[in-house]
Amino acid sequence: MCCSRLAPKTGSSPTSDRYHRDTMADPLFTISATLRDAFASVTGLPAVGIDPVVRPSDRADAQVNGALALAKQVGRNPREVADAVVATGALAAICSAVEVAGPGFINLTFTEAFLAEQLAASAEDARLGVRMAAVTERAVVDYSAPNVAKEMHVGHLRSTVIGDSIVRLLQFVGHEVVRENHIGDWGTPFGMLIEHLLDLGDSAAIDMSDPNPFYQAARAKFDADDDFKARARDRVVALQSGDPSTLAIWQRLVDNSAEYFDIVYRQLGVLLTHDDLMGESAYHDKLAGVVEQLAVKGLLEQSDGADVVFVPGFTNREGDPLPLIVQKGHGGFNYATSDLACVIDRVDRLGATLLVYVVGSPQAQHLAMVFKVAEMAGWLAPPAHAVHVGFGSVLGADRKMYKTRSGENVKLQALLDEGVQRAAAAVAEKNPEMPADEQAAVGRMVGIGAIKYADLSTDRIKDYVFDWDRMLAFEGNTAPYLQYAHARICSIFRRAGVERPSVRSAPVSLAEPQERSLALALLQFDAVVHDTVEKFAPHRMCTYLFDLAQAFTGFYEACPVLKDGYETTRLSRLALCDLTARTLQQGLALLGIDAPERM
RNA sequence: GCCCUCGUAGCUCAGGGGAUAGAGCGCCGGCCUCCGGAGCCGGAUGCGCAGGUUCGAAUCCUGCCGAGGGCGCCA
Repeated sequence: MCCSRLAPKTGSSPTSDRYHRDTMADPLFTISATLRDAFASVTGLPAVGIDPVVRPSDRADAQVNGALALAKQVGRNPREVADAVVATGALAAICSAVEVAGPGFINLTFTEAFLAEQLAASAEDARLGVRMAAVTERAVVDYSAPNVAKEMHVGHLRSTVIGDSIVRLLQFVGHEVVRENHIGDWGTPFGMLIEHLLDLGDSAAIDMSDPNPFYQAARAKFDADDDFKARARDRVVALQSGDPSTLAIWQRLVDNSAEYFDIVYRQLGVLLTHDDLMGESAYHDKLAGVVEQLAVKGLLEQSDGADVVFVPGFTNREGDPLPLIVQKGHGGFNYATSDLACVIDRVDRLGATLLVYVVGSPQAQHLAMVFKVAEMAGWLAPPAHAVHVGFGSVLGADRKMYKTRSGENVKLQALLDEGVQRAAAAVAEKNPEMPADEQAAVGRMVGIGAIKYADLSTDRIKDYVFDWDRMLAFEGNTAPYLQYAHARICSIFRRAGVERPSVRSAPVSLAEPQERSLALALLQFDAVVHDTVEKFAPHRMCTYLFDLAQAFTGFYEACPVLKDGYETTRLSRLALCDLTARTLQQGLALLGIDAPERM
């Protein structure tokens, strides 16, 4: 289901034609290609299709597990195959130790020179050694999707934050990305919203700090007042038939909401802007065509008065074939029709090869049906393909949907404000000498970062429990911990009075085990970025950054950088510090999180 | 009823078919005149249950148990 066209399994099974080879990369990736050839020559199997299964190891710098499976294939002893691969000498130049262990594992220890060379290449590279994807996708990412005239609440958080990170990751490895914010700006509610706006007068507008009262007032009138209800219904007809004055009022509502969305997006620090809005209204005049084309293609059937497409493999609660309804019994279209029009638009107009839907897991079946129908109709055909990036819910401490005490949706702005406020207090306590304006700026980075990181750092498919104390802690797998690690490294350079770029060509020594561990962690960044993109799994980046920060702590504990008596290792260790800070900063940036230089 | 997802340490979570399942928080016991403790070292407790595939399963398959979600005219 994951997008295998994006990238191979990074680090382990390279298909060399898929990557530009002009930058250095993860050593595990580099040696995979060499080992694949060595296994091919030893076993006589074709190199294509051989996976040497190179993995990080707690017994060495890396371990190669491929001999066990491949020996089985050719009916030989795994240890013998492993020995033969070692005997080819393919790894002699870059390994100080290569030993066969257990049933046929090959344990590798890289030479210090090889690791230092790889590190130097990363240090000199603005991309920190991260390869570009060789197959460039034109990716359309659909995320956030708030509704006009309604507030953004905690229910919009995950789609917006996960989608933003996926956009940044795709862009970083070279894909062309189109952001699509599919806002709810059309449909029957707009009759009452427009009438309510008219009732309020010419200068009326939605309160951008709290749109809900507007919607609720319109709703209340609609429910209580038959005259208003009739006006609202007439207004829907006028809107759908394109009445200019009605459209003008509708446009005011949309523009007003767009301003509100922009405020929230700026507060949240995501890339979405007004230009990314692509609401349901944009597809309004294409919906009849969608149904017509389905009819022409012979896919359309009648069921209980509605026009539907029966989708193979889907059944309802009676075990009967499950239809996707594209035109309701009384003629209206629904979201399935709109979603199909979207697919056509994204493939035809935008030239999308990859359609990413960052939408909650409950819609998995709906999207699977839409994708299937789009394929059946020929609208979604290779190379174009669609991926549902689903996610679980945000839960409260009671493990139920996160709500206020009175059971209402938590407003996104209020949530962000509270995070910033709590973080600012923590920063003020930790660094009381910092000027107030800087405390405020850092508080924003830390508070917003903490909220985003809490959302991104666990497997997106699972629900997670929203917990201020845990996400804002300076210990554990949190944004503040990583930001603090970054700030501390920056502080080393301030103290040393050294410009960071000046250490980027320094030779690196890896004599201490903690230096080696840190070096190995730094060199994994390339593989982790690709793994994260391939799986649409930001939590993998989070796990890596936390591991990296831990590796740095071990290094920092054991390896004095600026202390007297360590002058000869100073430059080398500063180089490790710099590369660590840059990797933390870049990794956090790919998650949409800022890394302050002091906090 | 059918379908989907999830079930790993007391808690929150990692774990790409490979060797002895990891981390953080919490707990217990030590250590450091520490470049801003993001401290350091040691210890205890675990893959929901039962089968199967495999040389090898937390990982793949089947069944069961438990939690959440979905299942024709809301989006």
